[in-house]
Amino acid sequence: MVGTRRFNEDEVLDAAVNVFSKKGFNATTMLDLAAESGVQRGSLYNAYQSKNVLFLKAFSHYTENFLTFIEGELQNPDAKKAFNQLLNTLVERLCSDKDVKGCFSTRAIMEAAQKCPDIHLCLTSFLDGLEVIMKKRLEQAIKDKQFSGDAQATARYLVVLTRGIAVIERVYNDKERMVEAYQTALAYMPFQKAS
Amino acid sequence: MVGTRRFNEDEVLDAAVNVFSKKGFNATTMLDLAAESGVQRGSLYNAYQSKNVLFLKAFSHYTENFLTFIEGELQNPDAKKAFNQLLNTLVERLCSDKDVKGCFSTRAIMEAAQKCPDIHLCLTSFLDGLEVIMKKRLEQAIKDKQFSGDAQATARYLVVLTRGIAVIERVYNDKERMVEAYQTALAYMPFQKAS
DNA sequence: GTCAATATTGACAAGTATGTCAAAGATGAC
DNA sequence: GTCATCTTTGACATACTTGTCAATATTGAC
Repeated sequence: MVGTRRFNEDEVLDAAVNVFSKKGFNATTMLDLAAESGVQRGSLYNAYQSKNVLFLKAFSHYTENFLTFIEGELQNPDAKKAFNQLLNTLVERLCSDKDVKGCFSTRAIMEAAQKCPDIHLCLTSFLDGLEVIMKKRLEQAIKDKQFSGDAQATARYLVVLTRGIAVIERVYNDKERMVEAYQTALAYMPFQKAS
Repeated sequence: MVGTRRFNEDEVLDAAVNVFSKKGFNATTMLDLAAESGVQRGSLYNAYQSKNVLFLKAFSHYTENFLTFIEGELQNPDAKKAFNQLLNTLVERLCSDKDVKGCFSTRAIMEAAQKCPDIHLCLTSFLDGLEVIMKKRLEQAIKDKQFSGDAQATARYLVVLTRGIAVIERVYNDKERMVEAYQTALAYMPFQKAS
């Protein structure tokens, strides 16, 4: 290929994920994205056609390894500990930045899902993926006699819970409150001690 | 008072709540608000100074009777049924409009909370109020030996849950899914039959 | 009915964001 | 080294949004 792209796409997409997480979809402008990535606005328009497309790429970039990462977090043979670990990590990620950030996917859901069918599809697939992974872990827990609820319904419920936590972060930005929320949820779930 | 305002403020605020719910905070322009309310943009600027102020008024208008309404929904002497009723009503409200709407407060949280201290305060107070009402009902349930959890922690957890449901509405717009979520949550909570 | 006070209206200015494009620059294949 | 091909760059046009303001209209008090 001649006339090779000069910017590093990974860096641009990382920057995009950052800006979108911090400012939300609507408030983020191509200028912001150019500034954060160090790539001129014109180049971004050349490489991606619009903010929507750039967002889609950024989203793919963001979720690329995310679901396998989630799966990894659920490896603990004790089911309750596994979910505790997962939720803890999610909260940590949400609070890791010193300048308040926010959840990339949840912000996108609230602002961009309705705007573009492609984005909507992306977000649905992501939540579906999250649900499937948690469902599988719950099914395993049922087999291991560590859980006595409905795997499907509970997985969906947990997806809802994670979204709720992301919203709470926006208002209170209080890690303790988020931890309390998921721990209360886990305490109520019908887990049994590993036999 | 001379030179009386000619538009009906309630109608304007109702319209504002509608637009903000549908389009979200950032995507809503003063022009949208003028169009939906039938009041000229200039008049809106005269009456309110900015979108932020108009939003604050709209938010007060929205929440004015909301918390007492919530309290009313929790009147059922059977605690579990009371919360079931409340959550069901919230879901119904979320899905009541034929053109997809969205949760006014949750959208505001995601988009406007960080933007303006006044708005942030509004939203915190609202969630705090929600929490207090649910906490009180749970304390009553504990007295009635209908609930055996921690009232404070559970109330906070339920606030998180309602936010999560509002997010899910944006993606799936599926009432069944939202009902399933809160029913799973309620099923896991340590309610006891009324004695 | 007059008048002071306020609301309404449309026009204006300024700022911001988008998207396009031609010119210039860089690159790999040959 | 040449060249076709793609990228980069900055400028440009367009559109949108905000906020202001002077002119006009309306109102209630007197």
